Amino acid sequence: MTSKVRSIDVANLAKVSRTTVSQVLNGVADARIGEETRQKVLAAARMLNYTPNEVGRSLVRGSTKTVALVLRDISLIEVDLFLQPLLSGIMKSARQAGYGLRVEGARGSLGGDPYGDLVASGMIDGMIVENPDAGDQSLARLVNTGWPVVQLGSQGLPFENTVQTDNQLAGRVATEHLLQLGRRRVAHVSYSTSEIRAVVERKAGYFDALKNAKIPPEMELVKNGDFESSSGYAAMVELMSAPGGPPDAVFAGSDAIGYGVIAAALDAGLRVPKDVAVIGVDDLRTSAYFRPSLSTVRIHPSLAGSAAMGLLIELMRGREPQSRCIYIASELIARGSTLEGFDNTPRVLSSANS
Amino acid sequence: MTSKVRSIDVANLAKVSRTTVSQVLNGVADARIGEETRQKVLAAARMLNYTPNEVGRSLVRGSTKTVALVLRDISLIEVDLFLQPLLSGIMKSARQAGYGLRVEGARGSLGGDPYGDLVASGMIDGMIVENPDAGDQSLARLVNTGWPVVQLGSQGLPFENTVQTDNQLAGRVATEHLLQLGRRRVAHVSYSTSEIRAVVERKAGYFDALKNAKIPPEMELVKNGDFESSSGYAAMVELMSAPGGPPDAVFAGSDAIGYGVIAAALDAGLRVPKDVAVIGVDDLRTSAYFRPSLSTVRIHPSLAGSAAMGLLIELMRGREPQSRCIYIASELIARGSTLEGFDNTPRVLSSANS
DNA sequence: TCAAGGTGCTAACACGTGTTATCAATTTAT
DNA sequence: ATAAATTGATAACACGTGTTAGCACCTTGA
Repeated sequence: MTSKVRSIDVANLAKVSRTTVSQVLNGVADARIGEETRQKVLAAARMLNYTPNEVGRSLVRGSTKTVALVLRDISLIEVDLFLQPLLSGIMKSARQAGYGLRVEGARGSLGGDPYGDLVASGMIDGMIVENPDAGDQSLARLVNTGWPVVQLGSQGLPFENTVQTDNQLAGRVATEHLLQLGRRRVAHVSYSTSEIRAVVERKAGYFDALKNAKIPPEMELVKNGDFESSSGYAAMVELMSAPGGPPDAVFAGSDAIGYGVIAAALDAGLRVPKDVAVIGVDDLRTSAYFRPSLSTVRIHPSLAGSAAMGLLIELMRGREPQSRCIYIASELIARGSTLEGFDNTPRVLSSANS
Repeated sequence: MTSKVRSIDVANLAKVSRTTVSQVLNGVADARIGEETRQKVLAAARMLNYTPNEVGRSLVRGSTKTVALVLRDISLIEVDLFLQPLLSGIMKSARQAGYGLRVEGARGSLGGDPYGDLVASGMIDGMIVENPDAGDQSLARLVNTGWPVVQLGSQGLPFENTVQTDNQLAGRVATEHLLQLGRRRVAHVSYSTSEIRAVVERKAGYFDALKNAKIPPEMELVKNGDFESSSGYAAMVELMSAPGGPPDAVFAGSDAIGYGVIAAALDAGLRVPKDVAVIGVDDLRTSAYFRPSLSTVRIHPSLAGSAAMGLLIELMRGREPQSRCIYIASELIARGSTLEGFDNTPRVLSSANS
């Protein structure tokens, strides 16, 4: 119980060789083993409560049955609300396929080649990289080797494997929704200033929509926030005293930004959506319970997670995947922050019991 | 670059033995090695871009420098909003101390002894268990062996190491806050029906407060929800048609529940906090941006995570920790959902730049 | 000159496992 | 009756690393 049980202990108890133990317990197909000794081994293993040491196993097999989720910046774990459903999707698929999960951070590694070192360490069989920095040389080198890597969000490399939503489309759809409501002064607040592709693409979609509607963009109506709602709040405060007057609608780059924008508008006495309509991107679980409930473009991060894991498994098995670039469809969820008189009542009321 | 580099390759290039390579690269203190050969080895290692294989290393060393975060139920990852800040705290402390992190699930393991098997597999040096099921035999056995385990939330075992908040106190403080506002019909909606200790303790604190105020508890005002806001919404709908009339205050067992409760109240035309005051527990990042902003008891899950990791590190090093039971102080955060005329404006406005 | 002690390095073992090549015993085919 | 084939089990190797014991050489002291 307390001391470690090794396969040699099982072998000794069953009075067979360690080889036999290994073959029985792993169910080796072409192993010639008598039924009698097979039962002896199984009995001994059960009696000693034997569980194989995965480290030894990994060493000889050259594979750890473990995958890494590499986060661009672990200090963002707390604030990036997109991560939790993502992790959920990855975990579910990974477990189902018998893979374990490590959480790693890309930045802050000592060496200059964090991705290469992670692979060389032999701890993982594959990795999922969340929102890679565009132009990351370490990652680019690794992707070129063909080693199993799936990126959440493109880096623009020729041989990359990605799972992504069409962020430009999402940005356009969100903005078009505001325009269809008759709004003409539509502002945008992004969720990051850094070079994250999703940020840039959503913004591009915003400009696309304006262009299609033949509305000249005003740079005073475009602000950059960060991962926290507070930045959305601050941006909205600035927008309300914009040169041409306050906007009549805001496309928030994320739901978290949307929360801040709405809060600022309400605090200033504006009515949402009557005076200002607001839409976000994400559809966090909490968004339906804001009042007004937050309109948004749902991007299914949980689904993206399981799709990424599915693709990665194909790659690790050495198969050519059906597609190296999976798009997750997004959908417009119109709620009270854009639709006047929206009925907030949840459609399905899970019954609570006393 | 593409093929694996082993320490023997470094040895060959530097024309020394593998032993020397190991000693140089690990900076063994009492190894007697000439400065000249030391430089040769370092140069060779750098030239080949050598990174030690952690699996081989782990095997011989008997330790993986990896810790597991064991989640009670991985299907709750998506809905339990407490997990993200917790993970953040754990990750930060773990990285700082040079430990990696695996995410595991307690349920759904094939064997009947998931915790024991995880240890026997040799993949981890210690584990943090989140909200263990009370009376889990597998975990109880492991804790008794003295193996490094830190629980987030007590299981009531004699030798357990825990990090927890005083949930009963939190429940009492929250309820007392409502009572001090003059409310007399105070309802409670818990965030789970299962036997999670935190749920039971917060509820006990609620009853404590009522008792101290000499208010007879009404069981019609006590509902059980789950991790999702929808259950809070449903519970509030029921409460509004309670026998003795709707409550004038609700103590929600979690912020997520609080969101649902407030939404239901507003949708029914009630004013918050004038007609119904609502307070939660957690202080999620989004809570300050609800309108009305959610009063709550902040329990610092991020801090709990890093404290748990700190304690675990002490245990793994074989030291006797200063305390085997760390309490994280909670604090009442009164906001607009309980205080009329509360100024919602965030105190620190992080400036957004265009 | 010879023992004693220090310096620089390495052969050999250990960690726990999966797998291949091989051997002995038994059965089948000729 | 003998060769050939099959069955049942294992010795030996491999995976990549850290560490101990020990060897050869050189310096020091008397």
